[in-house]
Amino acid sequence: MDEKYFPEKIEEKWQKRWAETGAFEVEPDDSRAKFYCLEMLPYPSGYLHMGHVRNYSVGDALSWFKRLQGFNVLHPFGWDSFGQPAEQAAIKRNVMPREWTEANIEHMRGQLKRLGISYDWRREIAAHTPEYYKWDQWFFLRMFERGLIYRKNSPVNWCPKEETVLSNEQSSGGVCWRCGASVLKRDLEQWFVRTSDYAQQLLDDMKEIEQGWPERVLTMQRNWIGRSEGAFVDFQIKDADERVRIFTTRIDTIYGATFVVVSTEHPILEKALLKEEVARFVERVRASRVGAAKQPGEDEEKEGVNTGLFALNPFSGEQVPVWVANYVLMEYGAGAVMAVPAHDERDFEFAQRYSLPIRRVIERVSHEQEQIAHDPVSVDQSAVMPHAFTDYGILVNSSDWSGKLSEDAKREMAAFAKSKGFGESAVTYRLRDWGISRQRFWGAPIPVVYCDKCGVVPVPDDQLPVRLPERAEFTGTGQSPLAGVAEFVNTTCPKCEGAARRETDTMDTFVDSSWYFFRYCDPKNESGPFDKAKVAYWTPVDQYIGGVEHAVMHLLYTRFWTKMMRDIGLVKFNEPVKRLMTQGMVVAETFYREGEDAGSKVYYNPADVDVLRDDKGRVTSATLINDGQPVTVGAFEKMSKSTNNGVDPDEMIRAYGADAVRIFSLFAAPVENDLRWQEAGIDGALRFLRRVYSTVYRWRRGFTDVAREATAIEELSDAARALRRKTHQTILRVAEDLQQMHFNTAIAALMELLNELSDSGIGPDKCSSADRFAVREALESLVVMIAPFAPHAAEEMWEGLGHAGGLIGSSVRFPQADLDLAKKELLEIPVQVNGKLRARVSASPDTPEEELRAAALSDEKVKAFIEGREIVKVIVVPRRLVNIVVR
RNA sequence: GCCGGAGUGGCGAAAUUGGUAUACGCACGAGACUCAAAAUCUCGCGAGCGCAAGCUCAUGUCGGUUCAAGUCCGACCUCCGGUACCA
Repeated sequence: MDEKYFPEKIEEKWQKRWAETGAFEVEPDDSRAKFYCLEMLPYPSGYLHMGHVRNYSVGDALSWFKRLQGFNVLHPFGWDSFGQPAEQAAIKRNVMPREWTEANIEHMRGQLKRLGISYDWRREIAAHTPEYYKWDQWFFLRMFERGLIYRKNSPVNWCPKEETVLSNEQSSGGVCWRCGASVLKRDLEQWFVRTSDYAQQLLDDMKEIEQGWPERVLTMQRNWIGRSEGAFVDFQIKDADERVRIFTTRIDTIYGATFVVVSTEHPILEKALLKEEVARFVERVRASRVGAAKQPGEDEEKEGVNTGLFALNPFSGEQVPVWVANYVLMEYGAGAVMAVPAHDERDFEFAQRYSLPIRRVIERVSHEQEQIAHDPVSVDQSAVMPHAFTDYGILVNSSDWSGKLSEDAKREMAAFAKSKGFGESAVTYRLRDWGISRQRFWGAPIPVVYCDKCGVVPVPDDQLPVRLPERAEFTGTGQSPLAGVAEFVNTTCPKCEGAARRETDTMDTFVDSSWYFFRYCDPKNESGPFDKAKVAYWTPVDQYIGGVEHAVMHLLYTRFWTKMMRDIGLVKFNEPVKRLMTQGMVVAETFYREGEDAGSKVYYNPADVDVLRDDKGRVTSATLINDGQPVTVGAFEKMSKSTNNGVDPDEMIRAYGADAVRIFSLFAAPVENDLRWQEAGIDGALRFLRRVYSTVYRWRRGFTDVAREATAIEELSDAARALRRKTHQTILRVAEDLQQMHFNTAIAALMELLNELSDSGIGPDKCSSADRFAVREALESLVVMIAPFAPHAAEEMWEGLGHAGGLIGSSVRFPQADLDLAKKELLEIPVQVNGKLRARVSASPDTPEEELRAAALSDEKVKAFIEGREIVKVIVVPRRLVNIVVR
């Protein structure tokens, strides 16, 4: 142990040692409890950013803690290495996606190793390797066999100029991101997974994870699945042998249906298309739907035209007009609705616009339903409604159903419809099937062959993987690069051995990330996606950590995938992740000047700016170091290139060491909050580490002759006794905080313990052997407890204290608190008079209530406040406070 | 609009779940060491009044419950995240 703290030296030394000893390499062991700690796998963009650093620091802190508690901890790492950016790089720089991706991985792996995260690197996986995507294909085939995968026509964004498919992102605003051409919709045959089959299970099983997942994530998923209970009702079309089926959640309002609205894609329109106005409208809506034209917040105006058709309300026998409108979606419900303007906001808006009748059929129910003033069966229709009344209530103007409550009417009317054969109650979901086809090169090829004789033929298992070709032409225009590789496309039919073509679409990358953490359990398996026994030992994941931006898609897909795997017999549980932690963004200050063009801004990196403050430390202004001229201080924003406020983790590690970077990223804010990156803050983290280090250094040879067992309390000085108490209190707090992942307060507690030791006045030179014991206990506990946050420094200090063998793989355990020692000997009990703090009295924790009360009442300061007043009540909360109520 | 979450010193944040509001850190101020600076160390640091002891006011706003409210209830304001015509 050197006298000074040299992080780069220490970190290199321990990273090397951990690698040599395989410190973090684990295997299933039935004799030990396991803990599976998982961080979301990153896309290998080329550089690690601070969000990654934070994510892995969090996971590593927990992994270390669990190891020190004796768990067999699986902490693996891998790469989500398929995806668009590699293809963009190929187009721009003429480098093959694989080379680009693997170079990025190489670089980022180096960065990660310098951070010293405790991964079992033998288990590293990458989605783009045939060893991995072979099993994506295998899963595809299993789902295909079970009918869980099907093909259907589905629209994609199409750039007519470049003749290529665009993602929603690439066609935002309805124009191609590269060439600016107007984006078209084009129907393609695509592959879908029947996630909707699992909608109800995805909803129901949430109760298994309610305890461990953030409420907001579950809420978002619930809304995304969007279950609604209602009914289908068939409306007969007048003068035709056809019916229009509508879906409604409010069948109780059916007597208020004054028209029917169908989607622009509804088949019934074939009857009406002869009408020129209808055809024109449909065409116009279709054109406006192209691309991801709609931005959040901008609602399309509700528009429609009368089709000239009439529909018969099966309840009332009434004949109502059929309209076609842009606000009815073909893919939800039945693609048609009955419009009840009096009781639905959208229908109301539409009816107002086109002067369609509004008929009220629900009245508000007062709590004393009997006391409704007017006769509920007939309501004055001339009363103008300012907006729709959408609450439940009591039915009026509804023939025999009038007077019923909405809740009852819904049930009974649906049953009635069913008995008469014109409807039935139904549950629908917003959740749609998962489209997994991508017209891209850099993804897992879909293992299907098209044969003129045999049709769609799945590739047999023994021919997997269907390998991506090494080379292709990347022009960014024309057909997908994969479709241009003849030796890939042209193949033989597995069934008839005749000439056939391969599917050239690849799979959505969410497929890769849906099951990767199962593969970690058995990453090299060549005969299956994994060994069931190994997965049974390690999974489900005990703690998953990642960004909240994956709250819905990834986390829903992976939940679905697990249920699918359960159904094909690979796992025995419903939910893959027991506890989920969603971390906040890493943000930094922005500095800018107005640019040449009006409204444009030129951003400056925080490293190039000097910040000026007033006496109180408030920021007053900032100047650019280069020219000394002022710059505007902007908001804290997510680190990004566009705001030039990014901080390079490598530079930080070089300047402060990985341990300080990690401590800061855990200390500065709770994990769920956004983290404000401030260089001054990381100074503080380094300062703390230096203080711990130098304290350990000073004491390192001071414990050779000290007994390992506890010494008698009486022999301790007051300061040492206080230190022991603080030590045990800290152990309790830190263990609790680590369990809850409250790392910021855990680190604060460690800082307090160090402060207690340095303030105690106990030094290595003049110190009784009893006191020496107390210091050893404090320091050794501190060093072990700091390991989850600053593992390199902890190892070095542990060794410095004379322990061989290191903290990992040895019998070193997280310290155990002695509850008796953690108890305070003397408490300062606050005394309030009428709820206001007036004095404090000292008392031991087990002072009886009566005594506390007496002590409080006889306190001089208290006396001054209660003198001459009547004592109404004295509240004594043992160990807490005394409150005297006077009049 | 709807659904979630949050508002506490100059700043990041604590507060054992109703019991001493502001732990810990950052920033800032004063001092020690130094030729000097850095580093380090010591002290101070919510606001107001006061020589002081101390008093009063402070957890987004207003009201309520309670001996006692940052914490519970009601209404509102602001900010952040998600989402979008789901019938």
